[in-house]
Amino acid sequence: MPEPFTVLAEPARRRILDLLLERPRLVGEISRELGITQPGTSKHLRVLREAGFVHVRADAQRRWYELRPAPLADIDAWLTPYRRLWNDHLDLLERHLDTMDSEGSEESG
Amino acid sequence: MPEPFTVLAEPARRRILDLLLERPRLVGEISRELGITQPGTSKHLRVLREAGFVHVRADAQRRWYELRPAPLADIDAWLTPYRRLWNDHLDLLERHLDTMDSEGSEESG
DNA sequence: AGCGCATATGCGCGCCTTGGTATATTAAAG
DNA sequence: CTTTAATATACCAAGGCGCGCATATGCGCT
Repeated sequence: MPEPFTVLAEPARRRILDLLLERPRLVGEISRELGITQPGTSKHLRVLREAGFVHVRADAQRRWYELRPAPLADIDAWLTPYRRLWNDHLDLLERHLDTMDSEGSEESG
Repeated sequence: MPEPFTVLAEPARRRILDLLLERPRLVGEISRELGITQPGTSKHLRVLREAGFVHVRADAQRRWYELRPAPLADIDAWLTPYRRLWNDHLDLLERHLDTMDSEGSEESG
């Protein structure tokens, strides 16, 4: 089970997610949109599925692939502690840190 | 110039970012923390630097590596259209979308 | 039952990346 | 100027990944 970031490292897979953001799609449709072979598409979809990015719904021999939020939400969560870097790069924080310099606040997790 | 996601696909590089989130660090320190060789560390740092994740400040023969927000903010931005998938998976939203206006009010440049 | 469509899987190749070791570079110190 | 510390680069071997091609599977249609 590859990690979310590894999965997203592939441009083709990100493009698939983009397509699925609009609506669920069939393999053939995705394949045509991306301009890659059907087996190639299936393999990318497999990776996405095994990592929980997409979910398949069977309809006869068709496979409807649809987006799944969990792994993306994971990445969103991973970003959380970093977000302050660009959300608030206020000097306020700097002086705040200075004030609590000698304070022992254990906050980790 | 590799893409952000490719850079983050490496666990070691994510660990480096975690370390740099606390404070700027020297190569040797990072190397010791990660338990990998110094050249290996330098190579990861190079990738991170070329992708804009980190910035180097020279101090004699020392190199202080510090975090840079841009690429992470890019990823954050990339996530934006997907965020509705888990922020509001309410049916409410569907009808609400038309009149929706709820956004935090902050200035960022 | 046989055919054709939609999709998945297996195999082999080539590339890119990683990790390690050895070495180059720059700066401080004696 | 030589030595030592800190870091970067070169080189090499190994592994993982994506790609294309061939093939297997499942299902509907006639």
